[in-house]
Amino acid sequence: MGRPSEGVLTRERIVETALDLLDEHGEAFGMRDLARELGVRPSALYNHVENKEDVFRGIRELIAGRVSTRELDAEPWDSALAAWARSYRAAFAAHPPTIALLAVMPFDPSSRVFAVYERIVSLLVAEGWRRADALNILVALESFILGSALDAAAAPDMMDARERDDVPNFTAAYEDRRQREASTGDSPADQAFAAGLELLLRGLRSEQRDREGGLGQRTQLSGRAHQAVES
Amino acid sequence: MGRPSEGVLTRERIVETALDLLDEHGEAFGMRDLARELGVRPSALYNHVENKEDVFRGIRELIAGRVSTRELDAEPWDSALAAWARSYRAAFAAHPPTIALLAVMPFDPSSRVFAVYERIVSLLVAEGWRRADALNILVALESFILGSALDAAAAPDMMDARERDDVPNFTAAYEDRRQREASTGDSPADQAFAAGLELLLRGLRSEQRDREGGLGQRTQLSGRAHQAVES
DNA sequence: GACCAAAATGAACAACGTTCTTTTTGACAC
DNA sequence: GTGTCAAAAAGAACGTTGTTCATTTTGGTC
Repeated sequence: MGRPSEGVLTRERIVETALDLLDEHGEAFGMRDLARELGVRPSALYNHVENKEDVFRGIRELIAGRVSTRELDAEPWDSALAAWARSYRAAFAAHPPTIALLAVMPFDPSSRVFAVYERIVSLLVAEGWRRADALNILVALESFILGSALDAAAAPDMMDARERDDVPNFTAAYEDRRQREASTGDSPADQAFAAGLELLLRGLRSEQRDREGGLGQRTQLSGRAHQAVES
Repeated sequence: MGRPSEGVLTRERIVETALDLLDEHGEAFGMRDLARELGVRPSALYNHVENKEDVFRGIRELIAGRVSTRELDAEPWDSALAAWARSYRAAFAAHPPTIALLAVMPFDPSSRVFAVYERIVSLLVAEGWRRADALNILVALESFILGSALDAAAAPDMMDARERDDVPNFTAAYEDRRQREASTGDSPADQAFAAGLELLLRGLRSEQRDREGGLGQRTQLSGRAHQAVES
């Protein structure tokens, strides 16, 4: 058939369609499905896209771009971090099948995520952390976020142990959590994420207090709880 | 050729060989490779294994079984949790390609992991947490651990932004971290995991203190914290 | 208007997971 | 021993997948 009157395909359109397919159909997509959805033969895709992996790269960039970043300028710093983390997780958890693939792919140096990294490292350094520690904290936060997104993508009954009678406390806790879900509407994965995020932020505040607390003072500034820490 | 004089294949041997292949060759294995490694034709595998997914299930169970669990009985509770978390991550991070796949698969109800879950939930409940919270904390810990294992499996230069000059703090932090690696021997992924784990445990201790602090007292009874349950 | 690159097609390839049939063997009943 | 049946291997084949290659048609440019 040859080249069409007007360009039908673009890398952008391919990537967006791939993400749509991923969302609707739930499972992994094939290049043939992708081509059919675009009204085109499979081989045509390779004029705009290097690989299937390249398509995934595009998808990751697309999703990463949806992580809202302006909350990072909010005050105070800990709730800014919390808002960013929630947005981050939501962006990935909205597309379950991708998480596992996206999490292990190296970033393109041109990626916008680096601007976010810069912002977070600066934020933590401004709050008193050393640069290397700030970066490690950032990575730890990301690990938790991606792990939580994986958890949200997993089968909901993954931890169901109803058939077993040798784990009573676990079974009871499982049931308690189900009840909490019924009353609050938060899925188990949501609850676990909220719990972990709170722990991490609490840990950060505690570290910061310890640093300040070297003076032995116990001030209460701007609604923040301070407390001396025992070893 | 027909049935051999003595049984050559077992599910166990298949799974172990698959894990070996995964470790050596690094990438995903094929059923044909697996068969060749066992000195057998591909179709023979299906007499002992249902699926390729079934092979992965077996692998996961194999790895999960290597998470050492006896540290959980150590004292005090927080370092017991830390030891378990480190062992957990090490077991998964030793087989990078599997993590993403294993993390999203539902567990077999007969899995031994439930015994560990039971132990951890009991531990946290004994330390004063409500059951549902204990389970959420457990899941949060696991999310962080798996996320960290993913990070450890990722390309080491995934966050390299050398080519960019618009993220100075990040680049400096990246360099600081590399220097720390050179002096301590801890890889960036190790550092981040240690940092996050410390934050989580610090958060837990802080929560526990807050709970006790409600009474204004600060007793330390046999290493265990007691508390009345709030609604 | 000639030329070249871009962009689509159609056919084909290799690899993969899997299934089906066939063949040989071992274990057990009589 | 002989017969019967299931287990376990081989071998061939199927459908699908990602990808490549030659071919054809179009758009833009000197």
